[in-house]
Amino acid sequence: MPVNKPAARNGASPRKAAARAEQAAAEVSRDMPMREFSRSLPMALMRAREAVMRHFRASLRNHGLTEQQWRILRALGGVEAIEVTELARLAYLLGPSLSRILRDLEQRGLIERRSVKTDLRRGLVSISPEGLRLIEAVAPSSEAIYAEMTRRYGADRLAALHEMLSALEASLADMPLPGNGHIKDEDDDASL
Amino acid sequence: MPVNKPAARNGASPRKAAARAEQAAAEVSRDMPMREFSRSLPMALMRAREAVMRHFRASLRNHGLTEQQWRILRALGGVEAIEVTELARLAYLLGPSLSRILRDLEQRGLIERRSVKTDLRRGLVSISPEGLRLIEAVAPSSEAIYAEMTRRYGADRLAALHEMLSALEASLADMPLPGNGHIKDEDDDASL
DNA sequence: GGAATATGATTAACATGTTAAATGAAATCT
DNA sequence: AGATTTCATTTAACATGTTAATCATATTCC
Repeated sequence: MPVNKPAARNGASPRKAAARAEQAAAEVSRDMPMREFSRSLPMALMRAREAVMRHFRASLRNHGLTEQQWRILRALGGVEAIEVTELARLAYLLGPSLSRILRDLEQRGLIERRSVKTDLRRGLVSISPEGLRLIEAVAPSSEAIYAEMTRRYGADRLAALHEMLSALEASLADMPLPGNGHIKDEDDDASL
Repeated sequence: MPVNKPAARNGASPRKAAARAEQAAAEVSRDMPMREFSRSLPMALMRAREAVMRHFRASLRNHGLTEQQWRILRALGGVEAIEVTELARLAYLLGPSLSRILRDLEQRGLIERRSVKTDLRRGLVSISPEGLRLIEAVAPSSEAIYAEMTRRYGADRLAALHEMLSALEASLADMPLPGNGHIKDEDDDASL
């Protein structure tokens, strides 16, 4: 499969008409303006995650669950009841996604909802008996997959990976975000 | 495999107004049917990836690009032209997503398309001069972010992480997927 | 050569990610 | 108290992930 060839292509350009002339200002473009694509950290993390999730998806699908729905049920399985915001943090979901999924899970009878008496804004979510049974049905195969992965990769190596991922998170936690440099013609704030 | 029934309905439920903290604190109380939630490998990978991507998103957004669009442009920046299927593999996108994004990028004039003469089914994609200019505009800040991340996490540690992620992928590459066994849902548990 | 089949790409349909805005309720200020 | 502000959650709108179906072209088999 030769297609991926990030090497510089030399001057023998195949007669591209007016198009190629315009990149004359900065001709180094095609010669690796950035790091090699395969060394992108987000890519590496994504590929690793997909390599893992792939094995769980089939199992979850057989039980009518998506990955996110499973994350929610699993998180609910560990608590008596939990507020929506806390659940979003635990299951690592954004509010809007969580709202939609909770609506669906409630209609399916897998969770139950009420609201905090002292603050009607806050919603409390808990898992239903049906939801618990579903967890019990899914957990064994999920655990088996995990065990096989650990066996293949090595428990020590897996622990080390977890540590390095946590450390990465920690390293970037207080790194300043690119200060929202607005685009042009966006009158910033004449009145505030 | 007994897991957890709806037990221990926390008998001493106070109804005081200031009991907000106690409700939120009732998190890790049930006995878990599975591994601790925070030790989930997919979660750890997702969190790490998000910690990284967070910093790039703002920069890309300022240039009107999403993460996936940027992946495509970057991949195209390294080749003369590429078939759609190969591009999907490089940018790690599924066909349908790629189709939609290519349609959009073409309308924006950032890419160009034609088809293979000897096989009209195959589409060839290449970056346009405008696309190249956009890459040049985005690359510096992207590289700066990368450099700062490397400085914080450590270049050696980063290389080690890349290696471990690749090894994980390799370890799971030939692991058999859960062979689409049963889809039944009312036959294994009679407890309803 | 033409029907059957395979392949590359797209479209369809639905679930989620993502940001912005809206809604409803509590806290705060005057 | 009434207006304003803050907060928790949801809705809206659009982009993408994901699987299935479709479409057009290629290949194979008869």
